[in-house]
Amino acid sequence: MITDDTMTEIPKTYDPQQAEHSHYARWEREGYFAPEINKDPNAPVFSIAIPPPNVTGSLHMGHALQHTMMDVLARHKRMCGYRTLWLPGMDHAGISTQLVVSRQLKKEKLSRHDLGREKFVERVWQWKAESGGEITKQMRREGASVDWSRERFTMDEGLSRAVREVFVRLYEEGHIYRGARIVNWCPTDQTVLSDLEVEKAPHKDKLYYLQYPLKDSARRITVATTRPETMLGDTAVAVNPDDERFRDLVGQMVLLPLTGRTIPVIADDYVDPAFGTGAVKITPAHDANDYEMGVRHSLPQVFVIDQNARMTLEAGEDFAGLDRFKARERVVEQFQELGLLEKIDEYEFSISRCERCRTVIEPLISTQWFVRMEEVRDLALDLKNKEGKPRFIPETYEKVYTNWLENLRDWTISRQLWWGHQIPAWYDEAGNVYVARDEAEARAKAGTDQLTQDPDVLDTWFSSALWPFSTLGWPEQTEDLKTFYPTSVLVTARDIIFLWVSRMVMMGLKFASDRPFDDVFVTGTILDKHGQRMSKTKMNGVDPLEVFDKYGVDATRIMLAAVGTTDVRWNDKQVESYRNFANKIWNATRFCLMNVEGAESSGDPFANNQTELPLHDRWILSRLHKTARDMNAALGAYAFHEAVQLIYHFFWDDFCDWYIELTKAIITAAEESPERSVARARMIWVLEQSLRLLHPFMPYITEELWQRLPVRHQDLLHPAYANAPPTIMLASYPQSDAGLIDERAEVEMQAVIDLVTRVRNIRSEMNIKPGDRVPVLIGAADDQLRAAFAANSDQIARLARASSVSVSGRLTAPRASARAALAGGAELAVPLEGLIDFEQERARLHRDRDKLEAEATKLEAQLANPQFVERAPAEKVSEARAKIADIQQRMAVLAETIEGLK
RNA sequence: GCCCGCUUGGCUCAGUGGUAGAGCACUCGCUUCACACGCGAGGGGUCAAUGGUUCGAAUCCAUUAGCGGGCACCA
Repeated sequence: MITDDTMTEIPKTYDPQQAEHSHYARWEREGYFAPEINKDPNAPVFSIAIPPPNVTGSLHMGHALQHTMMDVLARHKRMCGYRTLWLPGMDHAGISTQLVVSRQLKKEKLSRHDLGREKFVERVWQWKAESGGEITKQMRREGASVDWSRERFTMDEGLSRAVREVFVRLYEEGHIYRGARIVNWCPTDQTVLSDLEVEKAPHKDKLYYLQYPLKDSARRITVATTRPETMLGDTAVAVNPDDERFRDLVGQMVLLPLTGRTIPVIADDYVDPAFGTGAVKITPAHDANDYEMGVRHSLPQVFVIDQNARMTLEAGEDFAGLDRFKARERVVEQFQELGLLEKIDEYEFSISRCERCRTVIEPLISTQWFVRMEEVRDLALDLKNKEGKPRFIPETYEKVYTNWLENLRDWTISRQLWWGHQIPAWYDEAGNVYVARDEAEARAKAGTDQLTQDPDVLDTWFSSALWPFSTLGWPEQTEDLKTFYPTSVLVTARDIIFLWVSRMVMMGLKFASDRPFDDVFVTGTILDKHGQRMSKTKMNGVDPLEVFDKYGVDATRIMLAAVGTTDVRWNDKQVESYRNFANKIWNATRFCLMNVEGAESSGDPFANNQTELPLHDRWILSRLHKTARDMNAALGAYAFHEAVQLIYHFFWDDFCDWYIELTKAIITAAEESPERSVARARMIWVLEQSLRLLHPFMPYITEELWQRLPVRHQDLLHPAYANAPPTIMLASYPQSDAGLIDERAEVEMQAVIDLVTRVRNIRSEMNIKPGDRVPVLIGAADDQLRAAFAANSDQIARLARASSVSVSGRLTAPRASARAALAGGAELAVPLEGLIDFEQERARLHRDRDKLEAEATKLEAQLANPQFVERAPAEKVSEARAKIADIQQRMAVLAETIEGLK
């Protein structure tokens, strides 16, 4: 009974804020997110370690995207009865966070050195508390079903202990070493960087041709360089050994201008005779390649640039103290004055910049800590080659991953920062090094307490590499570690496959004795509307919180889930359409709740004798079970987009557009009756199942509505959660019952749907007023089809707005009718005395016939081809024959109809 | 330079060896007792180009073009 009261109770438009307000707090309070909620001792385990967001600020759309996918997986598995853990946490993000705080200090006209290490680190912890708080707030808003009781931070005591343990073991086994190597130095951040933290970008600049006079002749040898200032540190000129032009010069000495030094001409295969002048200046101290060559030829290293990117005293009095770019200008000037500048070309090459601050990297020789990767690399490669793990989705990343591993080089792990894990190495006064788990152990090893700890910290990715097991208590063999490691899947963006994914695999195999995860799901990227990556510097990012506010969390989530693995351009319209979907769900439920009286049922209202169920009930059951089957399969295969499409169309098209409309007449009957009650209960039952199917994607609205349904909530929980306070979160995820998939019901229902659609089409084309009712005549020779039409004639009348529906074996209709031929040889007529323009009607029928004929021609050609009949699968051939039979039947009906109109 | 991905209706994207799909946008009609964030009916694509494999290709292979990404020591 629809009363004004119920109408006003539920608003017409869904207000996401209202639903988002309270449920999360309750879920968290009741402990639904913790695996302990699962009381089944034999429950399978599902676990995910979150890629820990950096504590540098707030979450962006990429986080929202990843978190949505992880949450969909976690919620789905939880509803399937898995002991589910999604472990949250954050990353201290060494450089990035130190930069953020340094910038804050700068506004107060302070530097970190003004504060000193201890105070500065304290200040960063303060920032961590703020930023971390913001992030957890955002994740709660997202609806992320993470177990907050297990939240971790990479600089927690436990994780720090794991870091030291791994460092010490790697050192003791000889995988970690300290030494002077050429490294990437950022003069702004004052730290070394790994190759992966350096960004290479095309750069337009100049190529300078410098002439160096030979010592014992009047000849000059010309070298080309993009960095003239480094010539002050040259210690050789190299040519290719096979290069005829310079063969006689090899071994001779060159007078290095501006320095007064003499340097040799050497021969090395590395030199490409075809490039530049064929002669290369060699600066071992300031170029990675030259460094290698210097090692090969035992060349001296002359340091002319310091850690601030200024020229050193060794560069000579004219240059000492100059910035490297100023020095470049001056070197060029002086070469010009000396007549040794041959020419300057415009030139495009790639330049290395610090990923964080964009400063041009200065290659320097510096003493740092490194990890030899060979052993762990081989562990990872073996796992991939022998067991195919981890499996990448999409597959294309498999090759990227193995290729990178195969070409792996030593990992520079020390950083000249204050924020991070300080390297567990101590030096005595003589400079001897003691690597230990703590200072006490170091003292014991050194036999003295006069020790100084290495001031450097570890690369932030060192601790991230341990994340999947350090968060579970390693090196202790905790219950959590035994239960949840290896984790099930890693969901991540593609840009950290090397930085993070590969290193987790290597470290997991080495220290946790097993792979860290089975699957790696690599998400697509959200681009801006022009196809550009969203970035802070470009200011083109879309803030997830704003989208949440505007369209609701659920709409945003399901839109993001649908992204899957491909890059997509951001478009508000897409979220809007899912906002509309949320509203549709809201209103469908609203309708059910308006017609709830008598529907309070116990058990399955479809569970009578199934053969007695009306067609539309058998049909919706079949559709529901197919949808459940396909959704479970899609989610199991990480086919998020497919899962979203399935539930979207099931809910909107099948349930709302057809099922509710078909059952409406009974549902809204004024008189109470057993039929009305059971119909209501069935509608609510299908709705309830739909909400469960939707829940992983749209947790808030589904919980909000589910709680309002007149069902026995407790009974719907998965057995593993039988005694938990009811929530849709812990309800069983619908599983398909193959016995309820009813192909015949689907065929018959489709015939009814097609029939109704054709009548509506005729009404529309004939401009029949929506309020006008017209008679509908149906002819169907097929017994089953005829029975289906007859049994549903009331619904057909309602949906097609017919004044009457008559079904017979053979159609007899007035000449003045609009007609159509349907599948299965059925025909349809709408008598429209006075409204029919016979000419027009004939044209319409001819159009229909032409379409069929075109199709028939294709099929006939196919069947006329003996090779098709011989070679195509028998199934395809019989399919084609069945199709053509149907088309011919329909054409015959049409031909007769057209004949009748003459 | 090498490798990878993408190229499907106006837009954003699905899809698949057997007669092209969705959402948005568009056209027409609707205050039809859940929903105008809606309902009903429509229009619109030779699936980048060329060649090949196949009974059959938008779907597989090769080449080309455009776009995007990754890797690389060319001064």
